Amino acid sequence: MARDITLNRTQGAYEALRAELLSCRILPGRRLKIQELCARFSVSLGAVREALSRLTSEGLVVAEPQRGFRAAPISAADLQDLTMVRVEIETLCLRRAIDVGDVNWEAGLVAASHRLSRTPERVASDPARINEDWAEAHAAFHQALVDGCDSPWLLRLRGQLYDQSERYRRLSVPLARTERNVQDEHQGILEATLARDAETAAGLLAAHLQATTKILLSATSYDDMQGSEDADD
Amino acid sequence: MARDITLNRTQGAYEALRAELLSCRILPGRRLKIQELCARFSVSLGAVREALSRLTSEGLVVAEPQRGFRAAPISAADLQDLTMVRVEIETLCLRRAIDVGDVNWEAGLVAASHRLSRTPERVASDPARINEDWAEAHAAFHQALVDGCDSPWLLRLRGQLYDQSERYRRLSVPLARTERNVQDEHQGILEATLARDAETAAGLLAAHLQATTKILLSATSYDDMQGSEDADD
DNA sequence: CGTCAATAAAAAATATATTTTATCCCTCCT
DNA sequence: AGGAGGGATAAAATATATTTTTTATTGACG
Repeated sequence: MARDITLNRTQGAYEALRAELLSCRILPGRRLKIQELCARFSVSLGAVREALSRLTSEGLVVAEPQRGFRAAPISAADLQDLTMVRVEIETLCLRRAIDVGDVNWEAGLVAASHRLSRTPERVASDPARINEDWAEAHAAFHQALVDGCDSPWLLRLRGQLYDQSERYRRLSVPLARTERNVQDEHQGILEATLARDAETAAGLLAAHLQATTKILLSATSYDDMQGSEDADD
Repeated sequence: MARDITLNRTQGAYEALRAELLSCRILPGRRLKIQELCARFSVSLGAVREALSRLTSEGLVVAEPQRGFRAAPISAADLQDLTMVRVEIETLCLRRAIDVGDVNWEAGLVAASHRLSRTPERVASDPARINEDWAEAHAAFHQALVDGCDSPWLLRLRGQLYDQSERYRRLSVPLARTERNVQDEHQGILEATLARDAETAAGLLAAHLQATTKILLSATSYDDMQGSEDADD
């Protein structure tokens, strides 16, 4: 299994580009020159174009006809809107998971929670940057939380919104001094969920998402990176 | 304005293909041979591939690595799930529109309602098929209903879900004898909305969507078109 | 007579070449 | 001197050619 990471070039380019976008290694608003990307990933025009098209539909890239592509811009207003919708969708997923989730779901959840609690948020060598492993464990935990939900559509929408919010998190976390204990919040959500207390769990999850957004909003000004043409790596 | 319908070939191919998919002129589950599509729209491989990629992200097309693309399959289970999620999202949009919508929104809504009421659902010459103008007016009415909503993300999700449900409607409407008066249901939603009665409006909208789904489910068996390789036009 | 393998054909994936479009800069006219 | 128009350059959009992969068909062997 996992015989080959990249089944084909296009998929590889898509995933690589997507990862760079989500981790904000490519900054929001930045122009995406196709040939530059071809060189970076050593694939052909077609592959990059295809990847770009898919990412456009996902809202991670915006296309301007005859003008090329750019990384989707971000803004405080968008983050607020995004969070509001996320709260609605994520709590819907969670309530449903609590309603119909089985033991396998619970098992996966406690496993993801454990892994997250044992993964350091920042790595000692570079405290300014978020730890890539932590980001992954964090995503896995929130995914595990709703995995019991039996609605493919709900989960699909949740995924889209989570990915979008990931960009804001990556961009701002290095700046935001986290006084709160995120660990405790996750723990609280976990316990209420395992206790099948939908009201409490949904409330805690909503508060968790809103708290994160509030911190991100106060920590960062999104005006200075709106349409930056320059600022290469 | 509207100087040129197709700004570029790719966009043209995308829109044409999308329209065929939504109207079920291309049946769900059907394999999408790239060269066939190139010929039909008289564009190049790249353009079709790009269009296909975008549609994949939208959930209208599924991609099988090294095996090509096919129109996204449909099923009774998917329709039920889709409807459940739609009810949640559409009512959220509507409540918000009722909350913050201004006079322009109201004006657009009554205009769309009027247009819908004056457009025949089926055209006399071909009663078996749905009238294309009606489908458009119907989409416009439901869009106008939520246009007052100030959340771009909510509206975006709503759009995705509406398009998905459109496929089921198109496929089944020719079969389903509509005894109920859809007109009245639309009228009821309109009146409650203009009266800013969010509870009633949301309830009527939910009932409207669920009623439609119920009819579609009872009228059609989705088993016979799951993965049909054959059955050309 | 059935099954496995090999080969051929078809279609997808990829790369490259060509055309079109936009932007920037320079010149010319007001 | 400032603005408008035209030409050059760079990048995106499109078309075509090539390679790789998959599937179907045929033949041989068990």
